[in-house]
Amino acid sequence: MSSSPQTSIQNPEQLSQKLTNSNSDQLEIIQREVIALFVNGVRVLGLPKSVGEIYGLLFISPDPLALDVIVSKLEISKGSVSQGLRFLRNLGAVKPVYVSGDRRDHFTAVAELKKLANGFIRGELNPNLESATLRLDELKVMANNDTSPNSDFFQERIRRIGNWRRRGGMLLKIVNRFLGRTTRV
Amino acid sequence: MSSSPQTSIQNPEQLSQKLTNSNSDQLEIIQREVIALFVNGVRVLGLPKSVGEIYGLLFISPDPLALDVIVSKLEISKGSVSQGLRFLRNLGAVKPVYVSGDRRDHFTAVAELKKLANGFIRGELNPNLESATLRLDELKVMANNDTSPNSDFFQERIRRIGNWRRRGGMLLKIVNRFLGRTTRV
DNA sequence: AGTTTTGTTCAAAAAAAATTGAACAAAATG
DNA sequence: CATTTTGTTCAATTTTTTTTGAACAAAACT
Repeated sequence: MSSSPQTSIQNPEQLSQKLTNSNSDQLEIIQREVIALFVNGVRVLGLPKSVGEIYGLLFISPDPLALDVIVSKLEISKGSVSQGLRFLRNLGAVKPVYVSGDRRDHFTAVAELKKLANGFIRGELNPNLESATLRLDELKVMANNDTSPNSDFFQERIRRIGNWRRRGGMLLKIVNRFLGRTTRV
Repeated sequence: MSSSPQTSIQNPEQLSQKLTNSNSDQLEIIQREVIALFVNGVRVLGLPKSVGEIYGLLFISPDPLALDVIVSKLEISKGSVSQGLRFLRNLGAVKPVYVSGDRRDHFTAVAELKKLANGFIRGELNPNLESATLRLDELKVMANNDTSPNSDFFQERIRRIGNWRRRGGMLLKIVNRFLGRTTRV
C-alpha cells in the first residue's frame, strides 16, 4: 500500500485527484439531465436520491451496466449502489442481464410504466395498506366497547376511515387496469 | 420505579412534572390510536409526523380545536402546530371554524376523501408534474440537436417519459372522477 | 492453494428534514 | 395606550435518513 515517495514533497490536492473515471465514464449532458429528472421524480415517491440516480442512469443507458460502472459514472459509493440496486430489483424496476464474457452482474432499467407502478404498489403501498387494515380492525373493536359520550362520534369516524381504505384499494385496481391497457398513441 | 419518600429531598423528576396539560387535554385511548394511524398514513405521502398528528387529532375530535389546545393535547411545539396547520389549510385538509365567544381560530378536519385527494394532487403532485413537463420539453430540444451515436436511443427514451407523464395526468383525472362518484355503501 | 474480482453489510459520518422555542407582529381587550 | 392574547417566523437544535467506506464473504480466476 504505502509506496515510498521517491519525490520529496507532493501537493495533497494532486495526490487526492480522481484516478477512477476513465473518459468512457463521462456522462453526456442529456444523460445528466434525464438523471436529474428521475432524481426529482423519485423524491415524490419518498425514495432516496441515489435510487433515482441509479434508475435514471440505467434508463438512459443503451447497454446494461455493471455495479462498478454505475459507481464511477455517478461518482457515488459502492455501498449506495449495491443497496440501491437491491431496492430497485425488489421493486422490479431493474433487472439483471447476462453479458457474455463478463463476470460482473449487469443491469438494465425496466421501462414499462405498468410494471413500475405494480412493483411500487406491491412493494411500498400494499404493505402499508395491510398494516392499516389490521390496526383499523382493532380500532373497531375498541370503539364498540367504548363507553365515553363520544363513542358514537368515534364509531362514525372509524367507519369513515374504513371506507377510505376500501376506496383506496379499489383505486389501486383501477390504476392497474388503466395502465394495463395497450396504449394506442 | 423509585418509591418517593414524601419528606425532605425531592426528586428532580417530580419537580419537572408537566404543569401544562389540564386534565381535559388528556386524549382518550381511541383518539391516540387513530392519531397513530394517521401518522403512519401521512408518512406514505412523504409528510412530517406532526402533520399527521394534527390532522389525526382534528379528525377524531368532535369539536373544532384552537392552536393552543392542539399544542397541549399533542404536546408538540406551537411552531410545529402553526406550520402544520398552515400546510393543512393550504391543502384544504383542515378548515377554520368560527366559535362564538372565543377569540382564537378553531379548526376542524375536512373529512371528505375527494377533497383531501384533490388538495393533495393540486398542492403536491401537480406542481411536480408541471416542472417535469417544462424540463422534458427542454430535453426534447436537446435530444433533437444531439449528434452522438446514441441520439436515437435518447429520443426514444425521452418520448417514453413524455408518454408516462401523459398517462400520469390521465390517471389523476380518473382518480378524481372515481372519488367524485356518490358512494352507495 | 493463493490471489483477484465482485458484491454485501453495517457502523460511523454526513446530509437532510423536522421540531423547538424565543423573538416578533398584529389584533383584541380593558 | 398599555397589556394581554394569539399566531407567525426563523435560527438553532434535534431527529431521522442517507451515504460512505472499510471489513468481510463468496465466487472465479491462475
